[in-house]
Amino acid sequence: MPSTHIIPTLDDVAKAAGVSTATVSRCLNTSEKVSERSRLKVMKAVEMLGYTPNFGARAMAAKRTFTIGAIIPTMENAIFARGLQAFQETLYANGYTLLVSSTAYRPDVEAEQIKALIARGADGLLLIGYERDHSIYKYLERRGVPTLIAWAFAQDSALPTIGFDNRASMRALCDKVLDMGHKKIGFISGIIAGNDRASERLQGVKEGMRARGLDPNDMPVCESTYEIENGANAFETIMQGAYTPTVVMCGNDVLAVGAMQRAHEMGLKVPQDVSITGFDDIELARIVSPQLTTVHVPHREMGSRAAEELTRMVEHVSTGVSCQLDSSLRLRGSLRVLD
Amino acid sequence: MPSTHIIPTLDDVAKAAGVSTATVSRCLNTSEKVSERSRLKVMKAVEMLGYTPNFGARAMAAKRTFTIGAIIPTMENAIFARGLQAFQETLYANGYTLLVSSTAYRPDVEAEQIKALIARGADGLLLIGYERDHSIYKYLERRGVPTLIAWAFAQDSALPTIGFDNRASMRALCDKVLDMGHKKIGFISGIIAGNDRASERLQGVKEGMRARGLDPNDMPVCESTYEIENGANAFETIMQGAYTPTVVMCGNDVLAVGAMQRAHEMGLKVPQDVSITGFDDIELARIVSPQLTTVHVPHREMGSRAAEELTRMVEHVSTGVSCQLDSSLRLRGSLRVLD
DNA sequence: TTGTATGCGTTATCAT
DNA sequence: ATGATAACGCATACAA
Repeated sequence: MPSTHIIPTLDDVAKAAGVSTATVSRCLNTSEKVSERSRLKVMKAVEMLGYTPNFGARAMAAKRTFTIGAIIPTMENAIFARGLQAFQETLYANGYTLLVSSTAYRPDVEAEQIKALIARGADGLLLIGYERDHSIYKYLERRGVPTLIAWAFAQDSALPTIGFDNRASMRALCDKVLDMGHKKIGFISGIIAGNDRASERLQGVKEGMRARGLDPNDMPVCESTYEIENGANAFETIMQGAYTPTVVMCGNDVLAVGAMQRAHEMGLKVPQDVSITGFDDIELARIVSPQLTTVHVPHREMGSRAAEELTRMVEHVSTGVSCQLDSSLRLRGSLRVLD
Repeated sequence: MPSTHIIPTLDDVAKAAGVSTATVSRCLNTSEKVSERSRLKVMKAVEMLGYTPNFGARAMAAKRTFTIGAIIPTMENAIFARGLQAFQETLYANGYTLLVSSTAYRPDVEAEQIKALIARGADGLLLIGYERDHSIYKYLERRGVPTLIAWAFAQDSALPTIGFDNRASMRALCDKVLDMGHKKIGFISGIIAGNDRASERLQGVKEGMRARGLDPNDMPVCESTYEIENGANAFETIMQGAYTPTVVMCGNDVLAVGAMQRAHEMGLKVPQDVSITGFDDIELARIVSPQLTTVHVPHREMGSRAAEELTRMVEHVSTGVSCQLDSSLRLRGSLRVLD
């Protein structure tokens, strides 16, 4: 391999342009403070040498990176991908760059990623959900890194949140299900440990049952990772139990689609033999047949609002204000009225 | 807001532990070169102060970041998400961190992101597809950043590639379609400009037609961004034209699913009235009904192999060797034999 | 408008 | 095994 590569520095550019490094730096950052003549010379040198500023050095000198970090559970779920896309677009429009990493739903990995992004000089952070070890909040606080929590809303959170009320949303869907005459519900939940969204959703259903005098303890609940195949297995487990529900509510659309698939394979017709509901309203929900009854969440809006607010926080124009978004029911073919 | 935050540095840790900065640094990097006693003192101080190394400073001093950058067109397509997940897992196992950014299929944004990642000290880069401006390759070459190209395979590429032959894969599917008696094909393509995968796939179909004495110019081709809704619109456009195909082949599964939806809405039965094929074999392909005939691509394998090879390149044990993976046909209900 | 000089937090070289 | 110190590349306060 080529023994050494010429990586041009500010100094090289300055020499080539016949000016000082300060002028080059000014030219690249606050170009209005530089004469047109110098600017041209510098730009030519930059072009010629293929110069790119060293980010680490810049961050160290300026204590500012115009970088925002986001840490999400997984890229494989469309809801994060979509919200993040909007987040990134809005950030970009405001002059910021987004750095993303994912945790595979592992709290220890998340803690690590938070430190990694902060070490990289992220000016602000976006996290998903509010449930995490207290030491992390302490760390964030001490470093003074503006942090916003999305995909969840909570009045009393230590950090500002932007999102919707997972419990109330699922409760609303549950109320509807009960309105339609269902009395025996089965529930397929995401893994609850460390995931406030999953846990809130389950609570929402239990709440709804209690309100109608039904005992939540009767309800078969199956925890599963958010994968189609696992949703399918969970569905089978539930349907083969002694307690046969007339409706299986799922923690998200991915699980619900898995349930629908398995129902089909088991020879059960949806919604004639069993109703199924989801949560999130991802594209998938309208692609399966029958279409999936679910809770619609404004992912894109959440993403762009989060970007706006986080930008304000980073620029010290806001200390972080929470924002609750509305979710809404999407009643489709997978849920039917019980005769 | 709190006027200032205490961000502990190596120096603070050294003071607190009563050792020199050198010892702290060694302790954090090559801990075997430090006495057990010092190590304990240092670790305690690190813990107490909540110290996180400054990445920029470290990169500048060590000229090494253990960071790999990946630039993909979009996070919203499952094929990238999936392959990248595997890429990231393998990287992580090898002690590297992944930084991801997306371009929304815009070449100018890609160029920018490449520079951004390099400025951030990425030890290596993963890019999608080989079609890009020559100046970018020159820049990469000059900086000496190990770069690997994935999602495409090309013998004569300037950079090592890992992937499959998009043209041959689509050609194989086209051959199959023609074998089944179809003679009138419509094609929904992704946007071809700047996207070698899209263009190769279209070429594959044209090649297949020519081989059977059919004129590719007769084939209606509709370009569309990779979105379900746009695939649907493209399908409608094609079917309403004078030339009514018996099969509509699509540049990827997302477009194909859009086509299937619109077919349904138009009262056309798949595959009785019209056959539809996709490309990629994402989960969606087995969720729609009828299930989608498509080309299966080993995304996860591609991701992890890319990680292995790129790691080798970064560590100078390889100068980059290309690797061709096999794709295979998945014949499912959406394609039927023409009577 | 421009240049000079200093500091940012880390690693690595060289002594000890 | 440990400590002192010189880079690393950039932004900025200050001087001119």
